[in-house]
Amino acid sequence: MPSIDPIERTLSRQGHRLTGPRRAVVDTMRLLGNHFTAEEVQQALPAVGRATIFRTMKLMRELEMICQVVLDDGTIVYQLVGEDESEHHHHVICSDCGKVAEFTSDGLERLLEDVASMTGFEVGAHRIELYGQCDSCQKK
Amino acid sequence: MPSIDPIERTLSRQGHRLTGPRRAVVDTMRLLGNHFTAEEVQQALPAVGRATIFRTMKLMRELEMICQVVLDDGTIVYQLVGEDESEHHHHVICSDCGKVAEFTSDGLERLLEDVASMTGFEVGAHRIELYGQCDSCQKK
DNA sequence: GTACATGCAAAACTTTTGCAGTATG
DNA sequence: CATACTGCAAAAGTTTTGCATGTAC
Repeated sequence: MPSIDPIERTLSRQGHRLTGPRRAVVDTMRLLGNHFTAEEVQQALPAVGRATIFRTMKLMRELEMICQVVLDDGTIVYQLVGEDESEHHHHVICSDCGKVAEFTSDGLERLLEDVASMTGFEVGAHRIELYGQCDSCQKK
Repeated sequence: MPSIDPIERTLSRQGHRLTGPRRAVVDTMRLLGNHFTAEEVQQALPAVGRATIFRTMKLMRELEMICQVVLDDGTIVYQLVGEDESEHHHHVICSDCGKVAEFTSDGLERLLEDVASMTGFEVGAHRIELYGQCDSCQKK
């Protein structure tokens, strides 16, 4: 039975099997919300072996379904990558609560062009991380 | 004898002692350049105990003298925080030869405004790293 | 002189791997 | 029904801690 779930479909299309543990890990990540640690996923799924959790997360990282971010306190958290848009994006991270928002920007394209002409580099990959306060932490 | 070094001065002013191992760690970080891992620092200083390296790095993290970043491949690297306050700039790094070029851009300000309005975040600090091929590596 | 810092070694974690059994496509 | 995936347990790797000794201030 083919799944309607976008993540499960991608896994399947890339030649990976859709097993119970894998579905459970994906569901749990969604349940945990915006960001989560490997440990949180593991604790939420005591029935699934540790190794499987790490293997699944490694696979998802390789397929760019999740990505890592370092919070100000040094904690490393994971986040599901935008599920509907396959577009290239970056993160704004809230220094207070750790909430991560994604953004894309046309301004970014212009920035890259500026840099290319200033430095003579042909810019390929880039990583941009912005830190600030999210709307709810601003109100506190 | 008071030190002229900005990092050493800050350590001292915050009530921490200026010991040989601490100076060595700071010097090594500068030597290692833009990015370095805990392991690289450790290997460059076989005379200093592992524990001291980790303790020093933890201290520096708490004092916000270094910060962590996750590279695309998942590696966690550290970088020294703003020592040269003269001008705010960022780096373009050549994926082939490791050459680093600096740039500043007005386009960046516009980008930050775009992001603020898209996400509702109030953007404070930011870190931008671009990867690509420098002019000489493009010719190869 | 007195804390604070260090080095060593052991402990506490975290992540990966080997292998035999299981279940997906 | 082949083989990718799983769970377990052991291994490998990383960071922290306890304690006696050393040293910056």
